Amino acid sequence: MPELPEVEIVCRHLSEKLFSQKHNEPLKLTQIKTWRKNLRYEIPKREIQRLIRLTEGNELLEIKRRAKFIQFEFKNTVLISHLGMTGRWSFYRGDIKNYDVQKHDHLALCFLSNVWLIYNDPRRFGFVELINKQDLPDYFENYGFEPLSMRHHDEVSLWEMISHLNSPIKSIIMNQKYLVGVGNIYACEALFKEKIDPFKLPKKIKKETFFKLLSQIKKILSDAILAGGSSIKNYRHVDLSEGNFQKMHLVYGRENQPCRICKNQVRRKILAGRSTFYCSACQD
DNA sequence: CTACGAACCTGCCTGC
DNA sequence: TGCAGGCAGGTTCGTA
Repeated sequence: MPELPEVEIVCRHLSEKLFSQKHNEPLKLTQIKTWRKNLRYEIPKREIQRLIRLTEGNELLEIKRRAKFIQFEFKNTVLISHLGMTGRWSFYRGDIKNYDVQKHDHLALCFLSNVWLIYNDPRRFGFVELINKQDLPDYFENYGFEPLSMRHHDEVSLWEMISHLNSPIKSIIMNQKYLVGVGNIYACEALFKEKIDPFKLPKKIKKETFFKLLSQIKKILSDAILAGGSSIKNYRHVDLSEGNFQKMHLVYGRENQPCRICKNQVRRKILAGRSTFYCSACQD
């Protein structure tokens, strides 16, 4: 479900809601409620309870995104949340006893005395983990560049890393160890806009073309953030409203419909196990 | 290395 | 109406 723009929006909304209004007390994690033991992995309930019991160190300081992960930062600890395909966080204010539990609600975290963050995830591909802040670099050691903060020298190093690889360009830009945050939708869209065949190998791609593709990826991700992300099925904002970027998709989900540029039919082929939408006339 | 398929889950849509 | 099959914003594992 959520690629970089969707995760970024969730982080921003969570931050706005939790930090924008002035509280009279520090924003402390005070309770955890679980309706199910595990998501993709077991929910670290005891570790979270240990965090809650701290008199210091259980104050939420910041919410950040890295790759497709949400990081809830405490003094020495980071609660990591990955949304998988269908995960979502939403708010509930009040006594949890009065909360109308929804199907696939798995976990709730309480800040202060009545601000609850509810995690809902039908397919349970998402997960939460608790790690020491000092282990954060190790946790992300196999993750690549953040597209939105890449500088020119990063782009040059990325090209050096990937130009010799014998994998289709789409697999490469979706591979989190090289470039993070790009998933199936935005990979399809960016390759279409740059008129690059998703199956093309790097050795057939000019360096300048690759740099243009990176610029296009940055532009699409930024535009998608501005449009509130892509709501295909499950993705919702923290207030459960929908994004709008799906209306701007040029190829994704448009199999057999006319290409918006040349009117040929948009095709769908499987690449690395994922549906890949493209126009064989425009992209080569 | 790389490629591929399968696995992890649930729900929804299509076609017979 | 029912049921089988295919498909879905992701990641990880095993096998070739």
